[in-house]
Amino acid sequence: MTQPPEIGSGAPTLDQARRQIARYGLTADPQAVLVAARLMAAGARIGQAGEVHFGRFGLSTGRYRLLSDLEDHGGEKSPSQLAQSLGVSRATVTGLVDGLEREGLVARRPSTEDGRGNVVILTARGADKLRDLAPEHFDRMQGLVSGLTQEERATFLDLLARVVAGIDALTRD
Amino acid sequence: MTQPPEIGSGAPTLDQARRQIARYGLTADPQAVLVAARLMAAGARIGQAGEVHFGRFGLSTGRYRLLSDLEDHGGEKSPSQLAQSLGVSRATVTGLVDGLEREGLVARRPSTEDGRGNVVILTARGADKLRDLAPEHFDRMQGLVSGLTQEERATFLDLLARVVAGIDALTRD
DNA sequence: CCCACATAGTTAGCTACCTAAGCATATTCA
DNA sequence: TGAATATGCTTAGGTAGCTAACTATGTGGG
Repeated sequence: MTQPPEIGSGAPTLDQARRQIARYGLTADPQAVLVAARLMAAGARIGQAGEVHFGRFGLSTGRYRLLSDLEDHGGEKSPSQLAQSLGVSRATVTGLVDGLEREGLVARRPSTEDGRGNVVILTARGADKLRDLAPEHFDRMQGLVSGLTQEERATFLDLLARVVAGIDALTRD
Repeated sequence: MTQPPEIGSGAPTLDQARRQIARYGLTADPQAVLVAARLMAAGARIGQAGEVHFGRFGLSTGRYRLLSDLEDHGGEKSPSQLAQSLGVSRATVTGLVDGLEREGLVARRPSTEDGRGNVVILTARGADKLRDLAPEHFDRMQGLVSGLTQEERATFLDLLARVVAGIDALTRD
C-alpha cells in the first residue's frame, strides 16, 4: 500500500476539494475552494517560515515588526499606537515590549503628556540589532519572491490585495 | 499633526520598503521586498481570519484541518500520519486530539498493529460537525476569492505555488 | 464640583504552534 | 538473545496571538 506522495505540509489538492464538496451535495466551485484552501495553507507556512527567519536573529516576527515600526517613526511610540499600526491587540504589544525590554532593545518611559500612558523607545542596542540583521533580512526577503519576474510580482501584488479585501467575506456576520 | 491614513493591520508600503533599504545603504529591490512583506502581512491576516471563521463552529483552524483530514482518509489515522499530512509536529497533534477528544469529535484507540501507537477515530459527532458546517464553510471560502475571476484565480494559484517554493530561501542555511 | 464614562496599560486565562526531553515499545544486529 | 537504536506519543516549557476583566488616569456634563 504505497500511498500517494501527499508531501506533508498540508497543501490541499483539487481532488480533495471536489470530494469534499460532493460528499455534502454542495454546489461550490472546487477551483475557488482550492484557491482559498491553498491560500490558508500558504499563509500558515509563510508565517512559520517567518518565525524561523527572525529566530535567526533572536527575534520573532512580532518583535521584529515592533522594532521596525518604532524605527520608522523616530524611535518612539505609545503601546496603543504600536498596536494600531501592527494590527494586534494592546495585550499583545504588552507581551512583545516585555520581551524586547528584557533584552534591552526597547525601553518604557512614562508619558509626559498622559499620566496613564507609556512611551516605548528604541534603544541603541535595538537600533544596532536592526542594522545588523538588515543585509541578510532583505536578501532573504528578496529570495522569497525570486521565483517571480518583476511583472509577475506586480500581478501578484494586485491579486493579493484583492484577496485580502475578500477576507471580510470569511469573517463578517 | 494629522498623520497619514496608515490603516492599522500592518500593510507595509513601497515607501517604507524604500526608506528601510536606503537607511542601511543596501541594494535590495524595494518592490521585491514589498511583495515579500505584504505576503507575510497577508498570511498573518488570513490566518487570524481563519481562526475567526472556524471559531464560529466551535473549532480552530488546526482542529478543523485534523477532522477534515481524518474524514478524507476513512475516519482513521495515527497521530504521526496526521502530523505528517497536516504539516505540524506530533506534539501539536497531541494537543489538537486532546481538545477534540474532550468534545467527543474524535476518539483514541490503541493500535492493533503497533503497541506504541494510537489510532485517532472520527466519531459520529465529529462527522456530524463536519456536515453541519460544510455549507457555510464552503460558501465563505468561495467568498474569500470572489474578488478574482476564474482566470485570475488560476494565475494566482500558479504564482502562489512559486512563492511557496521560495519559502526555502527564507529558511535555508 | 463630582460623577459617569472613556481610554491606557496590564493581567489572567485560553489556543496553537514549536523544540527538547522522557517513556514505552519495536526492530536490528552482533 | 541481549543491547543499541529507532519510533510513537506525551509532557514540559517557550512564544505569539486573542478576549475579558481590572486599575488608574482623563474628560465632559449636570
